[in-house]
Amino acid sequence: MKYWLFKSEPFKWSWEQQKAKGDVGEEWDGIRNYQARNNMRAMKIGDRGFFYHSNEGLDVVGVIEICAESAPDSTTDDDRWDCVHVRALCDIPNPVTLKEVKANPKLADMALVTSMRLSVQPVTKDEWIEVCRMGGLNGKTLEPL
DNA sequence: GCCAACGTTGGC
DNA sequence: GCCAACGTTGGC
Repeated sequence: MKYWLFKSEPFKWSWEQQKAKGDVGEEWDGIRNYQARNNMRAMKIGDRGFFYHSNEGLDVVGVIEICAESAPDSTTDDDRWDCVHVRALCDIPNPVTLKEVKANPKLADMALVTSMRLSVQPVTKDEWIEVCRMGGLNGKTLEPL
């Protein structure tokens, strides 16, 4: 299982909206960046991701799961762009802010810090465990629920 | 709302 | 294939 982080501006697509979709999940559309797309192409069903609120909030608020592998993005006819589907798994009890991530030496190499503008990014297992710990999940999202 | 960082586009 | 212009992201 691999780990990822998805950024979304809450006024465009919020964690509340994602949760409202339930287990059906939703297409992660609108990505027009090759690196972000390549990350999505590498995802497998069951991979986990953090849901991060950018622009407003600036915090990791939830955990999602990949529920459909990369397929053409329905919002464009341009066949360069495809995307996965994700569904909400659980809230992060204590949302982890960007500030806290930056202040934690263990997370100094996180793409959230080093590749500020990348909207879909990989997370290492160690980073995943650390952010879960900070968020009050104690690693319980590591394995299939 | 500003602007730095950075990705993309297109002329040459 | 270089690079200037332009557009977008996202923290502040």
